[in-house]
Amino acid sequence: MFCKTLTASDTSTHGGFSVPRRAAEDCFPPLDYKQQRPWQELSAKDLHGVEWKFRHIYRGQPRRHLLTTGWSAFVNKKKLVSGDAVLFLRGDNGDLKLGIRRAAQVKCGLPFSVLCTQSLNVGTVAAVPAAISTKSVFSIYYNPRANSSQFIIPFHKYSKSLNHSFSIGMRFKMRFETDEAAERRYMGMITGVGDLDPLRWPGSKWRCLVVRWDEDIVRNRQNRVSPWDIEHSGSVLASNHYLASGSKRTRTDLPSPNPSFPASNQAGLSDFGESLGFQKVLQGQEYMGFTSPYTGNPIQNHHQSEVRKCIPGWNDMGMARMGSGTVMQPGNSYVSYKGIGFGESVRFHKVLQGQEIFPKPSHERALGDKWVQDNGGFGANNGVHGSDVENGWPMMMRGGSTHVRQSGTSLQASSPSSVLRFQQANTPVSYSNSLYGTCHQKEEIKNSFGLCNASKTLGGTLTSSSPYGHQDTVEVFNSLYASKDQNEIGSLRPPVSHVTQKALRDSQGLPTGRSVCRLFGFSLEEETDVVNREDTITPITSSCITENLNLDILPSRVEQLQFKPPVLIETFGRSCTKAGQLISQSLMGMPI
Amino acid sequence: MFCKTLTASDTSTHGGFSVPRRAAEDCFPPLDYKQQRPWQELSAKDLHGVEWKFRHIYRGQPRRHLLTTGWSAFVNKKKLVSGDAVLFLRGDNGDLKLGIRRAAQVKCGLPFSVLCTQSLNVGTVAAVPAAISTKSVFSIYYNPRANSSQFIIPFHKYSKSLNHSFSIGMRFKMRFETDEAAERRYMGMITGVGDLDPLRWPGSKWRCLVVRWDEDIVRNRQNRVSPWDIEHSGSVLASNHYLASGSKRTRTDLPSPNPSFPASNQAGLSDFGESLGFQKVLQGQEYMGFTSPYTGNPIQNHHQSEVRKCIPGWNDMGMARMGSGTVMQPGNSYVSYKGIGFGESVRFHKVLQGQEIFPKPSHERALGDKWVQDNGGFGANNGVHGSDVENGWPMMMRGGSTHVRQSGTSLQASSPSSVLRFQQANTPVSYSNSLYGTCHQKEEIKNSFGLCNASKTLGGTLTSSSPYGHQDTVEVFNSLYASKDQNEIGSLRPPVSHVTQKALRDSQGLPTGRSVCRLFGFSLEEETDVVNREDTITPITSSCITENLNLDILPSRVEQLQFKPPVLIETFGRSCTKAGQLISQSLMGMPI
DNA sequence: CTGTTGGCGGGACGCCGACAA
DNA sequence: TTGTCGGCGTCCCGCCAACAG
Repeated sequence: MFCKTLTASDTSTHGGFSVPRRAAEDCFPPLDYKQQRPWQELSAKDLHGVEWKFRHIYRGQPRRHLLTTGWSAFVNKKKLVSGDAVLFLRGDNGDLKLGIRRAAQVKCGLPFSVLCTQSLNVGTVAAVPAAISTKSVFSIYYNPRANSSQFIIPFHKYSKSLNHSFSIGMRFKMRFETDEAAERRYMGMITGVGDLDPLRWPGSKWRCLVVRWDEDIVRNRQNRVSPWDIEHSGSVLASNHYLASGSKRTRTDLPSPNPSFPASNQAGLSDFGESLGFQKVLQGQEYMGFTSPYTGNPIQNHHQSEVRKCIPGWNDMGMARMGSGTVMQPGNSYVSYKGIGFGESVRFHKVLQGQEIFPKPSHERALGDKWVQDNGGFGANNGVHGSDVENGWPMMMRGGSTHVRQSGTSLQASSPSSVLRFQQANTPVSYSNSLYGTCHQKEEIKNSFGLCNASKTLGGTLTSSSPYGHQDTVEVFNSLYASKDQNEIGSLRPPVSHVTQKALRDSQGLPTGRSVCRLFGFSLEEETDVVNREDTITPITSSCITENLNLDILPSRVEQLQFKPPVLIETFGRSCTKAGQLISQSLMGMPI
Repeated sequence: MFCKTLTASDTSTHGGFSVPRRAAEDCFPPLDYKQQRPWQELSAKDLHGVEWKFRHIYRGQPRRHLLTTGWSAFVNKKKLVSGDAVLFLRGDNGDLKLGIRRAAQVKCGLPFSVLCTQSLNVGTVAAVPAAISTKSVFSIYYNPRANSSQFIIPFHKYSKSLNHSFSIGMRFKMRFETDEAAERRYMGMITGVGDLDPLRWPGSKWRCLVVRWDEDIVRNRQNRVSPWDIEHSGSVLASNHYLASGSKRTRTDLPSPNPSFPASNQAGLSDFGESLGFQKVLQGQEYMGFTSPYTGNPIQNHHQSEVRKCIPGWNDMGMARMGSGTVMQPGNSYVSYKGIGFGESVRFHKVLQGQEIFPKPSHERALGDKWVQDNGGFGANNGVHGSDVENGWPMMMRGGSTHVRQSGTSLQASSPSSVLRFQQANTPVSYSNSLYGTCHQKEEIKNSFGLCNASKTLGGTLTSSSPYGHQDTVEVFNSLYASKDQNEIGSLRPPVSHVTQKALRDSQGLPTGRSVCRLFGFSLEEETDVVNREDTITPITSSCITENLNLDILPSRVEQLQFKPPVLIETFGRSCTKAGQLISQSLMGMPI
């Protein structure tokens, strides 16, 4: 396999793709160099299974490998720009796979390398297992990013939105870019307020506002927006129904990223970024199907098994069961790291989404599953309800609509909520403004990361022991590449963890008993010569960050929590190694 | 103004647009014919306000008017094909407006003219006022169409979907076309079942299924589908949670339309099709904002006033107040017409949508408005609720989710429901398979069209007197052009009614007291020389089809109703006249 | 070894009048 | 009067080697 960051020439309309010599020789079928200008047709499939054909020619003076015909079509279709990267990967059976990775649109035009080369205080890493063992809080740095994910919301945007009420009839503005025009403000009116999916995420403010756009040109756009995405319109309608918030928001727009910056990946080959599993995670509310125990294809099965193995156990960890209304205070052992390296933790994003539905905790599962059997489905969400106050909507915001209290029922929710609490950073950094909080479901993500040990998991219930106790090293990668192209929603940086060959072998074929948190749930079975010997690699387990499955948090508490400036929560990563390539390759080789 | 159906040459990449001589002379600014090849730059705005520039040149031997530069860009952007039509319209102030109309994708490739030229039994028209006066049912033919609206669902599809249960985890297939591929089947899994918007349309099956697509390529597609859009997957998962329906549906796919057929509009100029107001209606569930009494622009204001004037009154019409559970039986005076002409009734579609929210009926408004004032909004939907059975969802289909009963509250809904009952046709026609029922909210639309008289409406409460009593003629147009281009969602055929100049004048400036149902709520004030004298035109009022605002229908009754094969409900129309042009022009001239 | 550049061939676009319906 | 066609100019895409870092 090889990965190359695209140059201006590679992406210009003027020519083709210059293939590094070694890459072509290693990865492409050999050419007949006796010919004057040897060439062949290459065919490679991307993660979607779409096949791309290229003319591979060896020519020029001096001779070099080029992809010509077919290349520009690929660039155009994928909307690649210089700084993006492509990865070619040849499977054992000789067929070629193809992936792309979008360039990071680094915040404020700061070169990514600048961020990465900041000093890493490795010593503080030790505080993480300490924090875990003492069930206290530790912090994770989250790399600043410009391309905001739909599911990661700048904290200041969110907290500002808390100060305003939104009512039907209210006019608003929102900035975005359409196919036809560059980014500008569009206006509209709020025509409804209510949960996007009250069944699965009751009380979520995520796209809770139903709107109508003034202009036809954006009518086919999503007609639901989130409160933090909009600004109040300056023109307040003369209406006695207007729920005035008093203050006219003047949105402080984030500085626009510098798109021309090629975020070259200094760290090596882990910059390959497409992962089906990962995107599933990121898609979160829109695409997640973890609600269901049914699976339709191998990938889903893997997901399912992964979730089942990893998640329920977390409930048995003491730190994950916080009492009703109890908010964990920051421990004295939290640490801050400055990240280097890339990648992103699948679990981390699961936490940040905060809205996905996991299987019911173990003590409720028997009943739940039986209910499902008896009733023909829908077990995953039965019993989801909340009081008027609980679900985070002030009464007046909900009208007489969705969240009617089910009277006479005790307060209990089987839909776990994840709340991450951002702590005040004691290590001020210059780019703290670029931090992102998260604002889903319960509008916060509250503390409580843990780590599930890939090799010490027992029978579907994880112990709370730290992987560090086994001399493993944990890597949590955190860089996210948002996709520029909706069709390329999968072009996201996968978590890159180093897994020994042994661990890989161990991770296979163990549906029960000693199970593992497999990376994305895929068995990492493809091993190549790239990985020479396992003892040359820092052994590490595939890591899962646990999430607090506290079911008893009162959502109403969200409004009561004092919002402090978010801490820079940062994971630390390693520079890319050969093992990183292994993971990437395994991901490429997975069944689609 | 002029309208021209595009020829193959007009839309080919080879050249420009040939402007009919008369059209250019009438509509475009004059050229300096003394020059060898006179030309000018034309600028026209479409309904979105987007400006299009064209080079207008007079050349060739013999001389002719052409649009060259800029034309192909327009064709490409609008995705026009031969058979589509463009309309140029010059306002009084001289500025040019521009509209397009998509060609009808006529069902089974049948030329539209064939459908249109079928004999029209004008005599049966008389039965309509008779039916109205006796408060009995009459029928409306609905023109067959291939491009199914999202909001008009083939009856057989809907009724089939009733025979199947849908549960979380169920696998399904669905046919559609993506940007990248022609129509084919995509597979997915149902991951949730619940109302799309429980606040405004509780119990609606419209897009009630939350799904996850197997393929990434369609992941960014709408993740909610309606039961009638999907087929069960052949591969039933081995799962004890599966709510087996037993039968494996084999969907009878509709014959594909013949896209090459240029549906030339024999009927003249009423084929202009873009109307903001109309599209608002058609957008229905997705874009309607009638919920709110607040308005943000003149158009919305017009809409609002129209609704307020027309709708509440209908509640006072005897036929509109059906008792709980009472279903009107077909009267003996229902009629069938075969339609000619084009256009579509705004009200008709409002009825078919069945899901929009109107202001509360008059007897509830005082309370409602006060509630709004006291509570800061959301008045339009307060009190919306229903029992578990009532809202149309079997208990098992809803899990413990949205529609929790508000215990101790009497059964009452301020969200009016519209139910249209299709009757058995006694006039079989060859293309009856192409009929469309409707499947929104209460899954039926039950009887009860009425007509509000544009000139005889009093004080916000319509009388039930028929306009025919005043020697007016009613036209209900019914042809719908679905848009091929999402950005052109507005490219829909507007209702075309003939309105006398007098009626137009009467319709203006009467906010209270003697009010009217204005066409779309727009005052049709633009009068041109095209309309010569009112007595040369068949006088007609702008017609509104009333809809049954029965508030007490038990939604559960939907399932109990026996479904009969739908009748061909057809409106009759007139071939296009100058008056039709007037309407079109008025629509073009309206503020955007 | 490979990124960039100029050369250049080919094809698509689109402006033109000829021609014919 | 106007729909279609062949002619042809222009532009851009993309294949090529030269050249330079």
